[in-house]
Amino acid sequence: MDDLPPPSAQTGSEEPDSVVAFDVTAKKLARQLDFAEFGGAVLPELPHFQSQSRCHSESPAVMVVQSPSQPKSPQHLMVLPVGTQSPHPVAARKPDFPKSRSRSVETKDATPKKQKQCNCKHSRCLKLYCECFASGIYCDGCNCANCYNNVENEVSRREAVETTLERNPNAFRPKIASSPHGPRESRDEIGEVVMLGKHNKGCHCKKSSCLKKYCECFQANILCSENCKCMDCKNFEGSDERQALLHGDHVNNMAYIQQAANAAITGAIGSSGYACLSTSKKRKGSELCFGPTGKDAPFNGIAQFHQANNMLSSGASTSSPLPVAHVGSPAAPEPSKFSFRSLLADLIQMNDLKELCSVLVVLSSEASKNLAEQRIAVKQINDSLQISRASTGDRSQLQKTDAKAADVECESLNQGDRIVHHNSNSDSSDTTTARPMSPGTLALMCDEQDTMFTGAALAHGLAGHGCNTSSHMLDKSVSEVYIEQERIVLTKFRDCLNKLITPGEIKETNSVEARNENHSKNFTSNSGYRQRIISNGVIKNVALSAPRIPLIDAAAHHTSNKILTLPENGKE
DNA sequence: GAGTTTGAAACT
DNA sequence: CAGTTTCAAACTC
Repeated sequence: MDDLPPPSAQTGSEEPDSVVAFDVTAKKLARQLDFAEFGGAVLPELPHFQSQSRCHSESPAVMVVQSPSQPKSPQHLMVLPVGTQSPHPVAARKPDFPKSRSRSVETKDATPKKQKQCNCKHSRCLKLYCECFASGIYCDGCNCANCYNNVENEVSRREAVETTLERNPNAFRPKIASSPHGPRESRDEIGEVVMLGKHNKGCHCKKSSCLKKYCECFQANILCSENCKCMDCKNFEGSDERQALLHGDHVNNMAYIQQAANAAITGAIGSSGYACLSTSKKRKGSELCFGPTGKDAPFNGIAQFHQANNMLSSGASTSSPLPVAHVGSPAAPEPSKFSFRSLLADLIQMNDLKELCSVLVVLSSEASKNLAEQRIAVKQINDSLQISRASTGDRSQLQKTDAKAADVECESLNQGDRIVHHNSNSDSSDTTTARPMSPGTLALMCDEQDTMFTGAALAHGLAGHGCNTSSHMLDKSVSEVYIEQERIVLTKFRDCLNKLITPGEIKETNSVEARNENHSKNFTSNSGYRQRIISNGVIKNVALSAPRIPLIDAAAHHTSNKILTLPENGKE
């Protein structure tokens, strides 16, 4: 390499040690720019950017990097020495940092050690290709050739800045959007991969599956978002490949990382079935790709889901990554802090489920009991029928008695305050054979199955006494009891679900309101549901005191005889 | 360390 | 805006 000494970069300029502080979470994101001050050029305001004095006589050549152990602090700063008065001569530095991989500001551990050292040859370090230029710092100790990114070429540099800004006013803004409250700084915690940022422009990767540092998102340690137009993206939450990488990163095993990445890209592990051309078009907003838009349609759906979550998280940039941040949950299979949590999570209590199950079981047993009563009634009728036959042999009487038996069955079925649509007269032709129970019914009645089938067998036995018509009606009766049993149980269950919907919707509404209002304190919404938002902007508990609607009492009230003592309202 | 791959930036 | 070229970092051997 022709290491042409840049015109002035390394010799120095007397002038400024441009000390630029920038978010370390962008790490060495290639063109992550924080140009608070750039040679006096007028630059866009950069909310996260904290510029510091550019004239330090002592030029300590320091980099102040906030420790990852302080993830909460609002600013995660790295103060880079820029300029030529560094006490560390270039010649002394270079051996320490081989040009290609020492660039720096290493990414994975979030503990940048070096200033960036570009290797530009053809851009004069005046284009965004140059990391130094893009980062708003002078080249210092770089391996660049024909460098103009220094004080001595300030005029040229300023022109380049203006040209760049003219082309793209946001060129020097940070590429990674994140919460203004500063969750960025925690993004790089080892083992706690907090990805709250979102690439403003998104990446356009095609071949790297966004699992290599070619990808700006991956390099910045954030998930790809709806802004990205990447293909075959595997940088989404829940991606097996990404998890493998994170794990490898966790143990700091580069070989493992690369192996995992390569395996991921080649589809050797994990979601091979995911491989898909997932462009941002498929990601926009909530436009999830469930259709066969490409060979990877299934993946898209999954990715979209994860990315939607991520989008919501970062989109609510300020305070409420959604839905809930699970920090280091040991049970969580993924190191990511984000996991889906139902809005109903706080509404449904274990006791409710138990009680609901109890109600359903009781309803089922009730129906079973009614069946037994019907059997008794039918048996009595059959007995009288046998007597009648023996004495008269009158066919018409037999028919009448059968009809009467059927009526008794109907009446029996209609007992209680049930919702019964007894259409035995109209659809009797359809029920000449016992209707098989649905799988749901079978599942619900697993405990009662023996009893009921025994009863059914008994009924058959009774019918076997020689009265085909009676047997037929009895079968029909049993079948209809099952139908009714199923209907009751499912109706109650439906009622319970309906009761869940209302508080769930209210809760969702409140959650959205909370995000929009971006409150950092507790508040009470119009509907009286309170949300607790922790100080760093993450909603920890949502709608804690949403008045719970008893899930099962209404269902239980449907039964003629209330069986259970139901829970009180508002139990939390 | 040389060569290749990759994707952003720049250009048309 | 899409396609192409340039560029330098990332990666492979």
